[in-house]
Amino acid sequence: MALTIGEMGKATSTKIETIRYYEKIGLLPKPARTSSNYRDYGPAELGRLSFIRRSRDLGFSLDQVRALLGLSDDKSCDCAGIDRIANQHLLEVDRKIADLQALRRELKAVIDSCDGGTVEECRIVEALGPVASG
Amino acid sequence: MALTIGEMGKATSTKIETIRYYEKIGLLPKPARTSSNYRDYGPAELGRLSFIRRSRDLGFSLDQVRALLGLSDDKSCDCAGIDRIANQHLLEVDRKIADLQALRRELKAVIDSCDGGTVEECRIVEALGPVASG
DNA sequence: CTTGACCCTGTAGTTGCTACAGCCCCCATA
DNA sequence: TATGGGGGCTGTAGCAACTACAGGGTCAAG
Repeated sequence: MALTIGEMGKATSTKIETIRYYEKIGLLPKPARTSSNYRDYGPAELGRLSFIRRSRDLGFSLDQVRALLGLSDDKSCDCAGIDRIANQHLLEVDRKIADLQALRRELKAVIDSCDGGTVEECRIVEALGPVASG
Repeated sequence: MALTIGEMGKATSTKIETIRYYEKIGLLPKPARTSSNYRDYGPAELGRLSFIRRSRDLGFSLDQVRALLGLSDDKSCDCAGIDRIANQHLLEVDRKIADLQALRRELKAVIDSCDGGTVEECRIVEALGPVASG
């Protein structure tokens, strides 16, 4: 059961260039090649790529993915390390949400302050540029 | 009242390199120079930089900032264009928050499924890599 | 035998900065 | 006058995580 890079891409909704990029940075191993130098993947590589993509979809950075892959390779270790990375990432996500919500409130206030009219009177512009010419 | 680039940076909490970068990409005009070729800023530039930084803090992209600056230069135009950009950005922020909240839910479910034990049995690993060696 | 879809390598672009390297300049102090 | 520290200058390279070419080779169908 061999897969071309295009089939790997379709199976995981990944662009070909991205797969080659993962190979280049060492997230995916260098695969076997056909006689015409095409990449030749097996199910293990497909699994690994699925893992990477799913992790990326959940917002893990490539460095975190690398760590997860390293930890998940060692089946007999306990999974505290994996848990730690995942929970740390959850905290980051929470922080990001909170930051965006704060930003949203501020942005909304700026927008709501504007009643229309000319740019001269626009409160948005005023709110953005605190220092007038003077 | 002339300012050096360092004073501009302090006044707006902006690194010197960032100010030069804004100049390079045309967000800030090329300033006057002193006899020893130092950048020589006035209050108008300080205002413009403040505007840029405040907009960036509110999450506008540099392209959006560029558009806002263009619109706000024309004081007699009505401010509908500015309103449009700001509201469009608000929508983007809302979308980002919703995306992150969905991601958070999924991540939490993955984490909660894990009871500890070895990596072999770890549900997080299982949830991340749907395709086993088959 | 040609057409079109696929694959190859390598490089440059994206966004918004940040970090040098290697230089110049200015002011104060010894 | 030397010299030391803190600015400033240009230009280039790096970060994340891809994406988009350019300029080729390969393969299956008609």
